Amino acid sequence: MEGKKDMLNWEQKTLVSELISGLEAAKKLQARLGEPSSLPPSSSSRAAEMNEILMKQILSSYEKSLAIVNWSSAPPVQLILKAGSIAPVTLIPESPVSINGSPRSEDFLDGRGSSNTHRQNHLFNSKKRKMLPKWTEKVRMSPERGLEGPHQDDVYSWRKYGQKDILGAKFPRSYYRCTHRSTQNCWATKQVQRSDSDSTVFEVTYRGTHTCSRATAAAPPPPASPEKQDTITKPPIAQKPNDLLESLKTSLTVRTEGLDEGEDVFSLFPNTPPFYDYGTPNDYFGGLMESSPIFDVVDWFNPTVEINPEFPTFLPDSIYY
DNA sequence: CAGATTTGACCGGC
DNA sequence: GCCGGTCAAATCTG
Repeated sequence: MEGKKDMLNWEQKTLVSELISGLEAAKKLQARLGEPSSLPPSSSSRAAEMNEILMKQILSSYEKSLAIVNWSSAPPVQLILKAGSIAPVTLIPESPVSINGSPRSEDFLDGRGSSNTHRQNHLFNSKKRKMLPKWTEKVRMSPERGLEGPHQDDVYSWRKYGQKDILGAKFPRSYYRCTHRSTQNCWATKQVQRSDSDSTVFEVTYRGTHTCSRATAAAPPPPASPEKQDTITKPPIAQKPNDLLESLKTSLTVRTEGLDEGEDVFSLFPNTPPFYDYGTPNDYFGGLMESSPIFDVVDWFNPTVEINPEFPTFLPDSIYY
């Protein structure tokens, strides 16, 4: 009982902290956006970069908060993000924490003869894993604007650890986990499944939030996966819209300029980026597009866009119990 | 050579 | 027994 209380306190603390953080970042961003571009052209890109950082920070804070809310409260939360040019994306938190876990109950040594230590470790982690908050995001891709959704998480590096054909599904499901699982004990995982009804939609199910300090994850490594077209991924921050479009048409794989080709599939895996890390998306699209074709998030907070400039509403207003 | 992906096998839940 | 999720050896990539 006491424990629960402590937990709540911790959660509340974290929640408040995250919200405050997001709020402050938002204020700054709002101020920046509101400011007439008194900046010299030269610093405009830097300004854009800064905005990007702030934006990521905001999203991160809110996502964490959401995760916490979802995790600590049973009522399902449906977050629907709507943004002018962006297609609606749905966050569908699944089982908050109901499932008590033990994927692989008490097994000390499986058929594969792994070491005991590993097994026990695994056991522990498995249980823990099931306790992690879980939610699903539907990300739609449209040739016109590329990927649409809150995938600000290319910043994270994911490592694919499996792929399975799912009964009744046209496309296989891919399993990813944070690259820093072992080094930083980060248990964030995600599953990516292409919708069979609408192949432009990808259902990304996340479990657990990142606890790794992406500081080390830095480098925008195209964690992508040169796998088959199945394992979709969203273009990191792709390059030319044309290429993107092309890729989308073909197999939803996108190449990143800097990368030597290879099928750099994008990774649509948003999560909760502690902070910004990538380069400046805007640079990629230069004047080709007004805003990132894939990552319009910035617009979500841009007063000039159709959406409510007051991002806070982006949360409360869109959460339904 | 280190790190990532592929892929078949294994495991627990239903 | 089937199915989804995960593991880990083999393989690939830069």
